[in-house]
This record gives sequence, C-alpha cells and structure tokens, in this order.
Amino acid sequence: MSYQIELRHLTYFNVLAEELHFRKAAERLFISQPGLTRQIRQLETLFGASLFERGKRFVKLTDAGRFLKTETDILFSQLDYIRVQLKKIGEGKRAALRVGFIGSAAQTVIPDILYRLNRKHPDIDVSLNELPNDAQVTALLENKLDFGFVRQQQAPAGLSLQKISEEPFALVVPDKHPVHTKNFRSLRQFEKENFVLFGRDYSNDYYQLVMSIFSDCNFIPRVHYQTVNALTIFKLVEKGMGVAIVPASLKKGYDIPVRFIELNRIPQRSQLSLLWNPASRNPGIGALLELVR
Amino acid sequence: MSYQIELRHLTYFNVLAEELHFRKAAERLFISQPGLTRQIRQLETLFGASLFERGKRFVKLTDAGRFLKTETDILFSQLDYIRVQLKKIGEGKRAALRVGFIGSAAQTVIPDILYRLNRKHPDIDVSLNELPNDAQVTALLENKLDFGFVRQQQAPAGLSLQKISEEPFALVVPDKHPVHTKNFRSLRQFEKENFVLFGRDYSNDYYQLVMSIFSDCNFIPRVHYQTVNALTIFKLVEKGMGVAIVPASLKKGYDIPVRFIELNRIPQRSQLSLLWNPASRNPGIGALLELVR
DNA sequence: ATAATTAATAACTATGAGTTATCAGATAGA
DNA sequence: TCTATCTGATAACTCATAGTTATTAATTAT
Repeated sequence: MSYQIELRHLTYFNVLAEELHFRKAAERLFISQPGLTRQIRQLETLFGASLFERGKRFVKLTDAGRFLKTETDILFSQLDYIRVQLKKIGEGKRAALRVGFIGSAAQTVIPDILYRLNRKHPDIDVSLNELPNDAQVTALLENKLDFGFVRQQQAPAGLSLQKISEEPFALVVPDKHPVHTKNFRSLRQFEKENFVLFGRDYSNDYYQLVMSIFSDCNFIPRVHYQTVNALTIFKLVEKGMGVAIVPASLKKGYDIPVRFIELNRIPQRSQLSLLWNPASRNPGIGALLELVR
Repeated sequence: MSYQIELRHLTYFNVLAEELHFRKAAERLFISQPGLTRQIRQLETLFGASLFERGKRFVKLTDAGRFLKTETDILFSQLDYIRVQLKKIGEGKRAALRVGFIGSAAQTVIPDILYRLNRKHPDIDVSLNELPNDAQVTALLENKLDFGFVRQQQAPAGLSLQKISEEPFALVVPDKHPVHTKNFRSLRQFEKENFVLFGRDYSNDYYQLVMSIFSDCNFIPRVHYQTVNALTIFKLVEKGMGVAIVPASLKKGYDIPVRFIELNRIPQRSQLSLLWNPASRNPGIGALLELVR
C-alpha cells in the first residue's frame, strides 16, 4: 500500500491518454490489458485524482488527466534531453548544442560562427536543423533547441535575443527587367508587378517587416507566390513570375540570371539574430554566447 | 537486460549524489547498501555514462553525474508541482497559484487583486509568500512561483512583466524635523543627514532607482541602516536615526509619528509590477493576467 | 437471441528489487 | 606487523509485485 510513482506509470498513462482505449494502449505497450488497468488505477490512487473517465464503451480524459498529459509530455522530452546530454558528457564532450537556423542565413554567418565555436571548444557537439523562424521559437520554448538563428528584431516572451548582423533588403528582378540600380527610384515603379515573397509562416515578424516597406510607399503589393526557399524565389523571378524582396546577402552563393537592386535608402533592414532560452541549463550556451558578443 | 530507467533510480542517484557515501545514502533511503550499489550501476549502464567515481575510500561525482544532479533536482521539483496541481484539480479546483509579493506592496494592491480573483474564479487556490524581489525572480525561473509582485520596471531575462501601478517616492522624516512639505526644496537639504534605505538585497533594481535620485542631485548619501522592513525603517526615522525614501503609499496603514514629504517633482517613481514566467503552463496564469490588464 | 466488444476481477507466475552474508582492499592504530 | 575498522563489490537468497491467463459483467451491434 506504500509503493511509489514510477516512470512506468507515467509511460503507461501517456500512451493510454493518446489511445483512450485500454486494450489498444496495452497492445502498444506490449503488456496485457489487465496489467495496464491495474497500473493506471495505482497511478490514480497515488496522485489522489482520477485521470480517466470510464464509460461503459468509452474512455476519456478528466481535467486532471488532460493536465497530466501535457506535463508528462514535457517530462519525457526532458528525460530524452537528459539522456542525450549525458551520453555526450560521458563520451568526454562538454555538451551537445541543438542549433536551429533559417535557411537564408546558412550562406554566411552560421558556418563562420560554428567554425570558430568548434575551434575554440572542440568538446561541444553541434547539431544543425533548418527550421522556419516561428518553429524555432516554439522549439526553444519547449527546450527542443538550444539556439536559433532567426530573422527578427524583438525577442519573443521568454527568450533572449542577441543581434548578429544587419543588412539592407534587395529587390530581385529578372535579368532583362527595364528597372536596374541606376534608374531605380521607388518601389512604386513595381506597382503593376507581382511580388514573390517569403510566406508568413516563414516568420511573422519578418513578413510584417517586409510588408511595412510596402505600406511606407502606400501601396498593397500583389503577392502571387509564397514560398520558403530562396532558390525557388529566384527561379520564379527568373521565369518572369514577379519580382522579390530578400535580404541583400542572399545574392551570394546562387548562380541564377537575376539582378539585385539594393534598397539602401529605406529604413527597414533585415536583422539576423541569435535566440536562446535564458532558462536553459545547457552547459554549452555560455560558450556560443561569448563567441558572438 | 532490457529494463527501463525508473524514478527509483533517479531518487537513489539523487540521494547518493548528496551523501557521496553508499552506506549512508542507503541508510537514508531505508534500503541496504548492496541494493543501492546495484541500482546505481544499472542507472549508469542505462544512461551509458559513469556517474560516480569510486575511489578506494571515497565516492565523487563525475561531470556527467554533476550534470544529472542538477537535472534530477529540477525534475523532482516538477514532479512535486505536478502532484500539487493534480491534487487541486482532482478536488475540482482549476489550479493553485503560488504568488510571491514584496512586503511593501501588501498594503494596497495585492489584497484587492486577490479578492477580485477569488470572486471571479473561486476555483483557483492562491498561496501567498512574502519574498524579496530577487528571490521572486529566481523562484519564478525555477517554477517555484507562478506570480511575483515586485518593485521594478524591467522584466529580467526569461520573465514577462506587467505594470500594476506607479507612485511617487516620499521622504520620511521625524515628526519634529525642521523640513516639511512647505519648505522642502531639494534633497540637498539633507546632505548632512543619514539615510535609512531598503537594502540592495531587497531588490537591486529598486536600490539603483533610489540611488539615481541621489546622483541626480549630485551627492552621495550617508546610508547608515539598511533593512528590509518598512515598519523598522519608520521606527528608525522616528528615533532620529536618519531620514528615509520610500514609495509614498507606504504612509497608509502605519501609525508612527513620522512625516511624509512626497517627491512629486523628481522623475523617479516607484513602479509595482507583476512578474510571471511566460513558459509556465499553470492553467490559472491567464485568469490573473486578464484581471490586471 | 447471439456474437462481439469493452474494462474489471481473480488467481497465477516469475522477474528483479532488496535482502543477508561475505569478500577484498585500504587505512589507522597498537 | 598484526588487528580492528571502514569502504564498496559480489554472491546467493526471498519475496513483493508487475504482468500473466482466464473469466466475468455489461454494453452494443447483428
């Protein structure tokens, strides 16, 4: 009568909370249904709260159960994280850094930073992950990521931000477009054109920044194709599907017959920032921060 | 050979990490020493990392062990938190809010807010805890607290801040002091006096704000007594030990023969803020935030 | 009616946590 | 140098309980 809560209970609970079916959950756990029934009941007495409502032909979560589900999800993801870090440390590494980055930043800054990090701290393992801006924010908050390279200026609630670099935007037009750097005056010259832009899901912050360029000129662009890949955007521009606005540095590294017109006179600039969770206890966080500051 | 990590392992590990002595740890756990030895070794194989270095007459943590210790500490505190919340929810409550507050704010705002919260959400339990400013910040980051009422303007990294109220500072002088509201001109009139102030450990942010009042007048005050209790400060002022600077609202609720001179013309004002961790999943957070906004 | 689901119950079995007894090495004292 | 004492590891046990099979009771579908 005085046993303890074990991870086993929580694992079983977690699966049952997903299946909402004792037999199926038991199957998924490779145990028998009565075994599961008993462990779940134990868990309920141990917590002093009923977690499932058992109808005659259905099982569903109570409020308490719903709460516990989100908590155990987090708990297990933390355990996974502990396992990974521990393995690394056991192998003599200091830490494993999970770095996210936005595709358009891969060209320049990130390789350099990571190269310097590796030279200074060879005992820190880095895993890279290309992710949209907002996905990085969520991943950081859920401790699925240690660092994120994003295109945005403000730190979202709960995260810290360090500015890495800043650059002007550039218009991307087809090679034989009548407008070029010399005769470019204003975006209004493109009032009749389609615009090919990064989608809102790439980064809401970034999207709004680009949109503010248009609203400063007092016109609403016709946006036809939204995509998250820089190369795709260039291809679309090349084929005459429209013109694009991208961070100027993107011109490096691609060999597509398109022309870049830097927007040096507008106040909007694209900022690349490093995001991280100040609550994180990853022993490698300090090392990277020290490097970029 | 294919068992799983259980909380038992982590509990044992945690105690051993504190005792660094198998027999003593086993004693504290009410199990035998060989049993502990075996469980720890299991944990080490399961994690694939050695956690303790066993010398002939000593046991100490490896790097991996040190890392795991901080992680399990957090893990167990989360489990405690889950237990508490689950108990509450099981009893039909929505949540339990752990609210911290700084002593000098108890008089006015907090009772009002909590009264309204309770009337609107009787299913939310609130526990109150008087804590210094900085202790609240740490507690919030460690998820030992859901809300903190603090005297500071900026949100510390990782926390969100909502301004609650703002008020001028006031000078507190003995009843028969020559300076009073009518003939008060500048703080420089007190250049020769001692100042009784809240200590730096009450809140660094607050301390610097008060100090900036002095530096704006270009003088360094002679601070003789530092204390964290408003009543103590008033008593010291009454006894002629010096004058004080406190948030003006503190004059309510105390009956001490001291005189308050409101500093309405200086830019510094004392701001009471609500702090919380945006990463917190406490279901009661939204309710209180809604109320104060 | 009958068959097919569901979860709960009862009685079992066997795994492995925890036990006792002992060992091997180290230190310290006489 | 011989003991006495302390350490954690090892070996062989036993017993509590997780997980088993078989069954029931109650529901729904045919």
